[in-house]
Amino acid sequence: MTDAAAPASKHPSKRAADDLFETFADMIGSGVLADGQPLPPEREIVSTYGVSRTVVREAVLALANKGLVEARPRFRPIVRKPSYDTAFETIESVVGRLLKQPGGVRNLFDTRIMIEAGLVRQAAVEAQKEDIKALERALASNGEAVDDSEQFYRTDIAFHEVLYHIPKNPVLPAVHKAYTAWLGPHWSRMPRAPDRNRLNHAAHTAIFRTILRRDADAAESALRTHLDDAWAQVRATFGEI
Amino acid sequence: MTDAAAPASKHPSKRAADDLFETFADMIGSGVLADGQPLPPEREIVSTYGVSRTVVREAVLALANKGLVEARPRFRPIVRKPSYDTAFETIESVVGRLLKQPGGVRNLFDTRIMIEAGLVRQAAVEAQKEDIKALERALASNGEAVDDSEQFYRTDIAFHEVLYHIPKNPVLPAVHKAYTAWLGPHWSRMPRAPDRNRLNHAAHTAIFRTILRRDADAAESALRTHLDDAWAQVRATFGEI
DNA sequence: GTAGTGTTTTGGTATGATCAAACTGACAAA
DNA sequence: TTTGTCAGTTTGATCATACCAAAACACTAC
Repeated sequence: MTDAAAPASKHPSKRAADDLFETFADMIGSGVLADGQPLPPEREIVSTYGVSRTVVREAVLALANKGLVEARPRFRPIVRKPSYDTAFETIESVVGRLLKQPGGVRNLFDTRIMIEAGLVRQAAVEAQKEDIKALERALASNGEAVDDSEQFYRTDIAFHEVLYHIPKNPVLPAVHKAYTAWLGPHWSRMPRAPDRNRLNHAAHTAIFRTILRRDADAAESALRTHLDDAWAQVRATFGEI
Repeated sequence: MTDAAAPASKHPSKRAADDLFETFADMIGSGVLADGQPLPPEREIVSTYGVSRTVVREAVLALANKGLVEARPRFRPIVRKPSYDTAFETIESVVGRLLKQPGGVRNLFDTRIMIEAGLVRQAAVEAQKEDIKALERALASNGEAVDDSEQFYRTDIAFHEVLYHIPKNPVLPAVHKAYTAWLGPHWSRMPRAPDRNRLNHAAHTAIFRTILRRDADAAESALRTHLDDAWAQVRATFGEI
């Protein structure tokens, strides 16, 4: 019935390239191949493992596609320790295509609203002193940049990023990075002005205050107001997307 | 100069395989290559695009790694329309490695708690009649399966899945699939018994009732109680992970 | 039409060669 | 010693060819 065989990741599969991929993936995971280190030359791998260059190239390409190595044309592939960051980066091209579909951006943005709503609620409930400090700093930087839209954009992102760090869960900052990388193109080219920046900074301040007050409901409400407004701005710029 | 902002399919990158990849990716995205359709034979692509088989194979492998085609050894690659499902599937191997790190499973599970907490809140606020119906059906199926742990496991997943469908955002069901695929191995082999099933079904019922009452706070609370308990079970089975 | 068989097609792998870009080290200039 | 240049070497990217085995296909036999 279930003809779909489970992904045979351990025992030798039918393709030599897959085995070689596993070999290197394990070496990267176990640290035998350290982060930042280049892979051996293809011809050396050929002689070491007794396979053809075809197989080596396919294995290395697979490593590159999975984000386990960073391959620039003509350069030796550089080992990159796997992380949630790299995991999200590897699906950027596919997600980019999905976002071009009608409603694609809206759908992704809605998940961001949901996530950040949860984050501010959590922040309101259990933010530590240092979290409050970090929010305060990010808010201050954001406030100082209202007249520099470029800088404001960066500090805007940084403020939201603090929220993703509060739960001390390494998955969340990676999610934030993904959002900024994927949704950024729809925001960064949006016309900005000090007036708008001031409004956004005020919204950030409102969120911060609700967290200070430990008022989860108000925090979620303030966050939603802020992001709904941000969406309205994008919508006004790009039209129906 | 006049070619500023030309479509991605035009500018030739340094690697021929990348260009061919883009070509096919665009054809898949635009529907020229329909979902389920096999790719042309490698030798045919060779003659069509005037490149070597090496390039074709690398391009096809890249397509496979990005989830745009499904390639089984010795079979023609089958086109798969890109979706959030496939996007998550392509990072499964990397995520699998990350989960082996200390605390990896816990971190991912925490994000699930956060997501589902948001989902039940949202459900409590804006669930439609048909959503309630769907929850009711899922809950009933779940209840009928308390004596069949295998079936209970499936209906358990199905109940949670309904929550991910309520916001009608296609990203969320894909997230649910990812959670079940990634966290499943840590749950499915856990010893189960009718007693445990009954407790879990009761927890599901409690969640359902809070949604019926439109009580978001209670819904989140019930959901957290349920998932915290689930974690305790896993922890008891696998120890510190 | 169903099962068994033989042929063709096609993916997986190996080998060797070519080209251009990156790398390396020697050497000259500052 | 340090720095910049240049030729020789290494190495990734690509191509062409060949072989094998499995899949797809056509065909025959029951």
